[in-house]
Amino acid sequence: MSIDYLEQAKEAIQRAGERMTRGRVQTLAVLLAERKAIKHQEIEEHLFGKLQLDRVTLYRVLEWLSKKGFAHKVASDDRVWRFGANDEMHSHQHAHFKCTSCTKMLCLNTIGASRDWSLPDGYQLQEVELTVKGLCAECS
Amino acid sequence: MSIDYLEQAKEAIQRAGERMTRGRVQTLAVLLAERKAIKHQEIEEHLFGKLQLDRVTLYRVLEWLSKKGFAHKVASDDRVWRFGANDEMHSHQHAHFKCTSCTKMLCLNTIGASRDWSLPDGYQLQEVELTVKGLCAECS
DNA sequence: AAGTAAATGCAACTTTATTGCAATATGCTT
DNA sequence: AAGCATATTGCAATAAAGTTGCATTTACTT
Repeated sequence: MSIDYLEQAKEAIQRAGERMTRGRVQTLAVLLAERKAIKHQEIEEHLFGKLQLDRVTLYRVLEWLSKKGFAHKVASDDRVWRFGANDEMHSHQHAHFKCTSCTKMLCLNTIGASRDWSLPDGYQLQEVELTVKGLCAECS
Repeated sequence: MSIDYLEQAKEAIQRAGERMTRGRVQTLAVLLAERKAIKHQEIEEHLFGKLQLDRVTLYRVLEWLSKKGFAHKVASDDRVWRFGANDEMHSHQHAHFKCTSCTKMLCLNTIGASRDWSLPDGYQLQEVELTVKGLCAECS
């Protein structure tokens, strides 16, 4: 992982005026370095060697990162949370691609403009979560 | 629950030439009676009194129902599976509404025609899963 | 440098779902 | 209607992912 991501992570947290800890910076850097949403276990592996971070702490860091908008949580078919760094495009229109063969996930930033989802009367739309499933280039 | 759903469930399973058991029929009937995708726990409650079905068996029945196409599984934010009966409209374009307040889910059958999701080169689309989040009529 | 509130580590726990295996029920054949 | 082969069920144990409580440590403020 390039040093750039660490810098980028530090800057983002600092700019937001939030408390900066090793765990948060390193974790966010890992997410920034990935182009896809990855799960707790994978993050843990990426972190391994760089710093020893408790499992529970990592859960809490990830929770915090999503609450603060630095990252986002994706629910998936295997009932495992995945997390991805938020860039500018990636705020409220989540679109993800999930490979049904290798389970790799990546963020699609090309989701089209919002549209009329024709909800029943009295229903209010807050957010649209969209997962496109299929085979990635390696698996197809 | 009206008797119609039981009949409907029986017919569906029989027509498919699949083995018919109390558990499958009653479970499918519960799903048919609901207009929304519900979780294991809720199904168990609906079933309670009608027949005693082991927790594990219910898991297996639900798995079976989705494998055979009588129902479908939805992964959700709370890492709990939800299941909904499949009607004709509900085959490969899953759209669900999830209330962020009461967590109720319902199936939206009004999802528009498929469109160009502009996947990266070499990627193959298989299925689109779309969850619209917001507030339901009762909660808004 | 000291103080304070927030973050961390550790252990125990919860919840949801899965596996193995013996017992039972289903649909088929006769 | 009885018997048979096989699929399904129930029970107990186990797995996996995530959460909670609490004492300890760390980051930021002054």
